Amino acid sequence: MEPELSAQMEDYLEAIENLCRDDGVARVRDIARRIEVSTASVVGAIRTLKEKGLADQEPYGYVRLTEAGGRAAASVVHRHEVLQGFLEDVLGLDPEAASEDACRIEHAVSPETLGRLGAMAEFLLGDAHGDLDWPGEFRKFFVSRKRRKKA
Amino acid sequence: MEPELSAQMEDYLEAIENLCRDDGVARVRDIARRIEVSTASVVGAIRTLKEKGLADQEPYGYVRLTEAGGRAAASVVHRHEVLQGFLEDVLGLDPEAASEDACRIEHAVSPETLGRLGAMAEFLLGDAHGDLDWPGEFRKFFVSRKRRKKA
DNA sequence: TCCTGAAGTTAAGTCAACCTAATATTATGA
DNA sequence: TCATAATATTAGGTTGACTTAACTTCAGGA
Repeated sequence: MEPELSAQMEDYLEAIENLCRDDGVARVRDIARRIEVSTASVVGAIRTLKEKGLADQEPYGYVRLTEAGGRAAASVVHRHEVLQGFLEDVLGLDPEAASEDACRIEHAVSPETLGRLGAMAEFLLGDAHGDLDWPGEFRKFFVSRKRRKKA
Repeated sequence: MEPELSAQMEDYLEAIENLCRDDGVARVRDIARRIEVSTASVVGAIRTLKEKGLADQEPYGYVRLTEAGGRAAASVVHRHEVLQGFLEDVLGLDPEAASEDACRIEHAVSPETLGRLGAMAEFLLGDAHGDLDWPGEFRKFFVSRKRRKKA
């Protein structure tokens, strides 16, 4: 059903989805800026997304996702959000770094692992575990561990 | 200093390193089997590793890593081990799945995130946190959460 | 010794993803 | 309205990673 997509195609889908959400529409130019490729590359990518039935575009017009494209994009965005949440809230990375890492890991992580990472965040940040202050405890541990390693 | 390596080149380094460790030597044929590519691909990859000063090989002979190649390989292996440990011992994935995920994520994870994942495993599996039985507690939570979601 | 099969190599081509430069279309403000 | 700037597209080329098929080299047994 859902076709296998390369990391690159997933990036294009994600960019289109996010632009549509933020700006209402997705222009070739803006997609290129987000992904940091040339507009020619975007045009090429859109052609293959069209062939796969994931995107639509009238000549010289805006890019839109099809039903299937929207579903695929939602999957990528979901992976990104779970990962970013985990990296930021559980591991304590700053948002910038968390987003960059999420951008790369989102193409590599399995559904199983993603699900467990999400569950772990829920567990540690919620109140299911008793009275453990996770972010605080871990931060303390992490800092003292660093000191320990340096020695 | 250390040159930027593609995920593929990292895979070749890792395979060579592991074969040397397990079998004492690394043959083209065995590298090909590990990575699941043709021997011709391995020959090509070794040529580029040689050009980068990471591998040595006399014609028709065994493949060995140079000093620099060994360092690069160690970095990959280290990433793999930390990730696999985390996925297996903290998230509770079975070893097979953990290894496969580690193989993909190892090329995407930042040093910062890797360090924190390692610290987290240490924290949760060690005895620094009080009396929380992590694997057990998380497993319970994960199972009941699944049931909750299904409903 | 030599011949034969396994292992390594080379040749030639495919494919995906990118690029630059040139061209086409659209949109805008004077 | 129409020149010009901005945007989209096409043409043509590069690179990395892979393939199959043909070839060399090597090592062991009859």
